[in-house]
Amino acid sequence: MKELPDNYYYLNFCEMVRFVHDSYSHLLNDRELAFWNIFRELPYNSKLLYVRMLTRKGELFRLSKLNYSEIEKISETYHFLADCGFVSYDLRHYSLNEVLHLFTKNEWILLLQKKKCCTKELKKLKRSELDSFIITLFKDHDWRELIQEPILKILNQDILNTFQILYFGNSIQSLTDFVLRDIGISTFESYDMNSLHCLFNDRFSLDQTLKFYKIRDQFLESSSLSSKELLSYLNKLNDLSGLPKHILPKVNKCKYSISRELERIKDFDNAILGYGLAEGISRERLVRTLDKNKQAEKGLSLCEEIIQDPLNIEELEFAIFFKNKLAKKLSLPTLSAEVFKPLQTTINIHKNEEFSVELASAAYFDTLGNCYYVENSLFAPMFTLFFWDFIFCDVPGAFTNPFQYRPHDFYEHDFWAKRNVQLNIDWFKAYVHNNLNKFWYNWTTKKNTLAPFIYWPVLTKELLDQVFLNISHTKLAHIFLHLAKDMRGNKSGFPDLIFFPNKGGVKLFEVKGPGDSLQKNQKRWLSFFEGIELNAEVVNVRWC
DNA sequence: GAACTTTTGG
DNA sequence: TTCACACATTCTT
DNA sequence: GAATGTGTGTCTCCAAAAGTTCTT
Ligand SMILES: [Mn+2]
Ligand SMILES: [Mn+2]
Repeated sequence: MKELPDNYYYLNFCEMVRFVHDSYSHLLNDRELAFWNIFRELPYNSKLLYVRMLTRKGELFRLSKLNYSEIEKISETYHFLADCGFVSYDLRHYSLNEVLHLFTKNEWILLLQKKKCCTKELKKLKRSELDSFIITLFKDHDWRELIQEPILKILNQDILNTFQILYFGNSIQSLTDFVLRDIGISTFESYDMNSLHCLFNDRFSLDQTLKFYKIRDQFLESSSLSSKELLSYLNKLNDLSGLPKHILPKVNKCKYSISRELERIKDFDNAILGYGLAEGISRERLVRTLDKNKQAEKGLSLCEEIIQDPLNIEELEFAIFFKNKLAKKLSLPTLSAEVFKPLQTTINIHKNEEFSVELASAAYFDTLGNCYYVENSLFAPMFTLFFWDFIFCDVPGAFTNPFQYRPHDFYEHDFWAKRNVQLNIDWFKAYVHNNLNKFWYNWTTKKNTLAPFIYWPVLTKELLDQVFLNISHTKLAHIFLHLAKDMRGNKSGFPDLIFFPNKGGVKLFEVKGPGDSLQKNQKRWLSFFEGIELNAEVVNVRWC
């Protein structure tokens, strides 16, 4: 773990804001521009204190809780911040409710002694009960006289939020990502960002995006909403316009979640309405809800529409299956589809609460050879290691900050086309065959670097050696091509175990304990492995 | 004061 | 924010 | 037994400090 300078948080903040200021100055409004221009001129201590406050939870802080060894002359420091509009400290602007959590139970009880409250009685109360007691106590008079120290309110928190969204391109990452990188916990690939690209074209699209995040956060925090409330969320989302391309999927996902909630509370009409607004991503739920709402004909024709132009294999398989189901319901002719039946074996092992079924099975097979519990952490990561240079190459718009574990367009349909990779088996065969050195070079030099699909602890040399020894380049090429064709859809569903028996060869096992059954994506991979003649079967575990 | 959760900071 | 599993309920045969 | 829906565990970095709850 590396040592950080004692003003690390300040340096990180400046690095981020300076980047945003330099590359997005044309998007920033007067308030945001002033924020940075005034901040830069603040005394050093005030800048430190402000950023320290930014990294903490909430917006109110007791001065006594802001003691940092590197920040001196705290009183002077916060007054300067207040004069420049970065904090305020007027108690009259706070409600009792906001201030409650700033003091511990014991502190409140001490303060209330002056109000001749019975200490023993109060100590018996739970925190939440004490809170409501205090609220009622001060219903008619002022609580502020009790407070003897300044309470600071941080201002302009929303600006940091805006800057983070501009810098990272999402609302998940934050200044802590700098720290995690700098102390060596997460290593990011050092890709080029020469073809610099703006995630937002104009102020309007940025504002709409900020609005979207606000609506989504509000929805995610809420619970057991009524039909009316859910609809109002849906309408708010629908009123947004001019959103940048990379935000649209998030909006659709949010519309989907809201509609799913409408479906759960059995407001099928509005759920159907909402699924329709989510542009494609929710056609399966739309069909199911139409069926629940006694609109089987409409569901059936939507199934046909999906079959004509499916979004992915999952959707296609669903449409075929459900079309049949609805046809039966409507007494229409049906097609009997061929069902894939994977090979099955049964093993009896002792139940041990300590280990999962997968680990217990792996231990069982390990006595007959070498067995590893790899699930999705073998083939997809190998794929990433082979194609590393394509994944991290500098395509315009792919990388906009140093904290990405994958390019922005990773899951887009034209991802490989943009990188001049033909999704063609001969090309893949040749590529795998000719790039083993590259694979091992990446495995060695990129170790512990964050990358799509990769979970490093599983990827040991011992395991990979056996994979290359027992699985031909041709078969690997087939697997990689399948992955490349639909990375989102095919990154999961791989069998639990890979087994190298003592007598030689390789087998993939999907472990199923009692009461568990194959999932759709697991079936698809098993059937794919059958197609390329790679041994894969289901292991049913019986406890004994 | 043990056992637990939440917050903090590098 | 993910995937796979466990478990409950309902449908289908 | 299949299909469907819901909830859970394990991850997201980790250790120390602060705060709460409940037991002895
Ligand atoms: Mn599994
Ligand atoms: Mn399994």
